[in-house]
Amino acid sequence: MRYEKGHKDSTRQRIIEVASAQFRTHGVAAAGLAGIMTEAGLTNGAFYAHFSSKEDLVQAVLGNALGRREQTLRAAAESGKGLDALIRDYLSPRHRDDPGHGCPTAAMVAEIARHPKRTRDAFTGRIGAFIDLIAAQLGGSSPHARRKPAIAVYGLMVGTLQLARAVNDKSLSDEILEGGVAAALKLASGN
Amino acid sequence: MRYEKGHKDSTRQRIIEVASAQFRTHGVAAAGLAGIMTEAGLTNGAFYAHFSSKEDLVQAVLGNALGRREQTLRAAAESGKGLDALIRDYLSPRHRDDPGHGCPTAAMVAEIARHPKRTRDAFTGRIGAFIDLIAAQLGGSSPHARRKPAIAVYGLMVGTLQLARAVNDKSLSDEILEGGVAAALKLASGN
DNA sequence: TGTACATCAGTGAACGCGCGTTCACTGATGTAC
DNA sequence: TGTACATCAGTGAACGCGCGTTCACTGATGTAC
Repeated sequence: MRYEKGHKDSTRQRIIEVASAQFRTHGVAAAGLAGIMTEAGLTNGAFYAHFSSKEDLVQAVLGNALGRREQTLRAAAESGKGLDALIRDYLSPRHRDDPGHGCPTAAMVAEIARHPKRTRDAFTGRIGAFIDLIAAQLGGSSPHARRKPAIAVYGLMVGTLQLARAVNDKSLSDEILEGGVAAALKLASGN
Repeated sequence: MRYEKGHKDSTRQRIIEVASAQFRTHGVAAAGLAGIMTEAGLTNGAFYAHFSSKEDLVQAVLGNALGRREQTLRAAAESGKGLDALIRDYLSPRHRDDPGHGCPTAAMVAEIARHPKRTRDAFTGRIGAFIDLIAAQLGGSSPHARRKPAIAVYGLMVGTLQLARAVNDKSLSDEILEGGVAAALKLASGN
């Protein structure tokens, strides 16, 4: 073949990663296929050799981005990095100011809610695993009883990060991040 | 005049309300002006007699919807309804299932973060008042010290509502709402 | 070994469509003289 | 009182544009005989 083995897979992966950053930066609707393909070093016609539709790409991006995030979280948990560090990292100015490399949930959750069933399935499947991973790091009660606090910590992080991003006043935005960190640590500590 | 006094104002208001519901239901980008004008009982050309651009409408919608929400919150506070009832109401299946009449922040915050400065200004101005209103209902410390917990309660409500809407599994969605309520009540009670 | 054909990732022009926006026009009413 | 003109909310067709998607084609390599 004129392309080495695995070439098509790596091209597909490159498209997914470019799209992933653009979706998080500009939103799914506002990120056009032509722009994504150009940034991936291809022309727009090649898109359909890799995906059946834009919606198909959205599903691949969700699986990839959330899966990667999950891995990071799992690695952090195993290295004993702790939930506190994760919270501080999530609600940091750095994360707020770089949505393109940040949490896909915070960037895309509202849009996903309006996408077709298949796309929401891709999201739903991953989010359960997320909750379990946070739950495992919470102290206290039984694994099952930890799920709800874990959900709350996640919801709090997602919501405050979005508020901090939307607000047009640096000191208010910083205050939002700080309020979020304090409350998330409180919820995580279980008292 | 061929139209009674105040006619144009009420038409403008009708456009704002139709747009407000459509923006929250479908997102700002996905809600087209032609559809909004048709639902308002007008043709698309009339739009520019009321607004200078779609962005101008977005700003008017934000001011209107957040202002109204603020009034509701203020009225609830004065009638002694309590923050607990507000939290339960916000994180209810009813609110989750009817975004068109629900919280504009939860529906639009991620999109607003990507809009021009003017639009983000319209949002920023209102959000501060919101925080103060929640803060006023929190027990405990000084008004200033209550701001951060108030931010966290708001962020938690916005984030968990969005998660509950995006997830495609009724029992997980209900669990998310319940987790959010429990944590928000905990944060609001201050211990 | 040489020739004909198959494979397939990628090209690039074109498709119809809905978008936000513009604009010449309508028609009912008000005002000027 | 009657006529001419001004006002202005709304109409509806048209504009250019970028979108997702399609498709005939390219050209380098592999396989068949």
